[in-house]
Amino acid sequence: MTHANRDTQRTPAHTRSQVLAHALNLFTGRGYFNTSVHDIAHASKVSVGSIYHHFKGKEGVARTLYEELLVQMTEEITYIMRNHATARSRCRAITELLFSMTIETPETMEFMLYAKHREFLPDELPICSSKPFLMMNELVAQGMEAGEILPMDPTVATACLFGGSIRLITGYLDGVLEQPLPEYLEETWSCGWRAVAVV
Amino acid sequence: MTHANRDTQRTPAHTRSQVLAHALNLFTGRGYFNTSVHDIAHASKVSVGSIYHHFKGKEGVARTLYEELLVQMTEEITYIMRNHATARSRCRAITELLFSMTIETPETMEFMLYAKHREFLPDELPICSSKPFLMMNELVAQGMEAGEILPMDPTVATACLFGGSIRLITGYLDGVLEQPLPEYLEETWSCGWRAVAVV
DNA sequence: TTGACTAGAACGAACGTTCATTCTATTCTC
DNA sequence: GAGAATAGAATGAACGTTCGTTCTAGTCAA
Repeated sequence: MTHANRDTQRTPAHTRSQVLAHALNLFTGRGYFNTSVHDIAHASKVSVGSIYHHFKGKEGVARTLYEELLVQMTEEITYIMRNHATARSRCRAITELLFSMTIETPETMEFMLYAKHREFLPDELPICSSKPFLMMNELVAQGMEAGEILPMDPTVATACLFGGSIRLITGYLDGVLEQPLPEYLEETWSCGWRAVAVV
Repeated sequence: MTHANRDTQRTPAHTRSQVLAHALNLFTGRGYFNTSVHDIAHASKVSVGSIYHHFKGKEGVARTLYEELLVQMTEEITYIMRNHATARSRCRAITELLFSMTIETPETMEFMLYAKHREFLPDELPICSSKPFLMMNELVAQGMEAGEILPMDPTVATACLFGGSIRLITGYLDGVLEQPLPEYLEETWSCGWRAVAVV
């Protein structure tokens, strides 16, 4: 009888999204290796068999999460690139994006910035070779050609421009910041930009 | 008869150091959860039982590694604090230390900067609350009082000052840098210091 | 009726840990 | 100084558990 599930959605799309949401929660909360497929099934109120039907297994769930996340991030950055003209304005917008994503979807941010993907997704490239990170590099290189950013190795410029923000964000995710994260935005941005800007 | 081990040392100290060295190698190479106690035993040519005798188990090996590493790092920074007077000189020396440690003992650096300790050492504080990191914070705060560093939140200053270096180091450990790491030192330092220095 | 989907019991391999035993070097006794 | 006694160290087979995965039976919509 269908009684037990009368009021819970059982569409494939709903199943997929439930699994992904709870897997993200568990992966970031306890870590990938401290989370079993049975844990995910239990948390998302979905059977183990369903998880294997939709994703090919535990690694498939993680891979799907990772890919969706990179796509989302790429879209956000693409949007910023279209709506801002100067390197300064673009970098500022990206910094704001990183901070606000951290507040709104900390688990997503943690999974992207902080997880060691290569331990459980062996074929994956390191995150800094991924599309959104390459776009940030590219944007900095363009800013350099345009004379907005000091001439130097673009890798160094990108690292220094966003390195402070990323450290503050990981500090926030670790729960070691004294103030709410947004209060650090202005100073962090000033420092990052001052590090590389042509005066 | 002692024949089989005639030419291999079997002192407790030797056993301990063998286990620690090979465990560090395996933990950083494949990750903590992809390394079994039997792997460590096999790699260090020591029995599983010995590992349990000296460390209380797999987690004990990791904890010992982590603690020894923080002690070493604390000593290095203490030494720098004693031998340099200004914040600028001290921060420069720490940046050089981070770079040279990365070249000389990349596994140590990876285990310190890059591993997710809290996944396998549940009681441990996040690395940024550890002694050496707190010392760096303190040093920056002093530099601010002395007027060498722009007045701002010390957490932000520390993050921006060293954030670029740390990102380059993790890039190196991921194998994504085009140039040898030392070639990035000067530019990275310049950016970091420019981000926070009083002009 | 078919085919996509769900369910959860069952499976086998791998893991961390334990333990009874053996080895080795030092200390004690005479 | 020879031999017994002791304690720390080392061994690896065995154990119980957990995990990722598979499998078979069943459900539901079109």
